[in-house]
Amino acid sequence: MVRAPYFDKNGTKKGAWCEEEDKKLIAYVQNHGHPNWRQLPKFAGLQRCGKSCRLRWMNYLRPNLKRGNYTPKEEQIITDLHKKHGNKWSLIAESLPGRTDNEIKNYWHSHLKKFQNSNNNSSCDEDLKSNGCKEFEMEMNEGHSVESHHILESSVSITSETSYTDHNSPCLSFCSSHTESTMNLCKEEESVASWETLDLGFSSNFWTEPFISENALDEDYFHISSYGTEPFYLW
DNA sequence: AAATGCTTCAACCGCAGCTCT
DNA sequence: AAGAGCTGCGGTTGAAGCATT
Repeated sequence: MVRAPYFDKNGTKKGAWCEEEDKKLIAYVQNHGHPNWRQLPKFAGLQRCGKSCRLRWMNYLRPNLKRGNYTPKEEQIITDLHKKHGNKWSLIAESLPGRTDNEIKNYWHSHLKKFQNSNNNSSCDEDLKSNGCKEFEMEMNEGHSVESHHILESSVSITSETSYTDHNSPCLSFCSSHTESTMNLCKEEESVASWETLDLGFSSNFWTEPFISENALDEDYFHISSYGTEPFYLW
């Protein structure tokens, strides 16, 4: 479901990432972080542009990303925050730890958007039911409309002060304790607990240091789980 | 079984905004 | 203050997989 790999006129690779590229990117970010995406591919031995590397890392490779199945509560949050903020996907993503703006955007367009403008549409009801939204079923049994779907007993009500972010998550606690020395790895993944176990080992000459070989990839920190069907790295 | 249409999602592009000099 | 460089965001696209005919 991805674009076929190809090289543009500048010799930059585009399209789907292969396992080898992922390994290189992970190894490099593990060892050096990513203070400069633009320079990163050069030092990491990738024929990609910095943007592509950043996107790949942020949306697919960084630790503690959740994938697949959105819970009814997550759907609720997305729906509510979208009502409140519109297409501010990054803002919405802040309230859903482990979800990326891109993923939320995709999910919105493929799953939730269709419910926005359809009020008591019966096919909509069926979709929600079939998606296993128990709260929805309960509510419908009580004679509520789809429009009221977002006001669930189990859901968190949205106010301007409300954040869905789990402030007790290891993610954030690590973030707050993380020091400058990690060179602002990034806003989110730096906060992931698994990073705590890593000695990132930044050196002062890090950006002048040439690409570290693939062998630098430390298999102890992650392994690839069935690449292709479940292209996820377990840290 | 084959053809066609639809859905999903990874990845691309352009632009806005921020930082640095 | 202005310009360059970089990052991050949001819209869009392309193609695999799935469903339907």
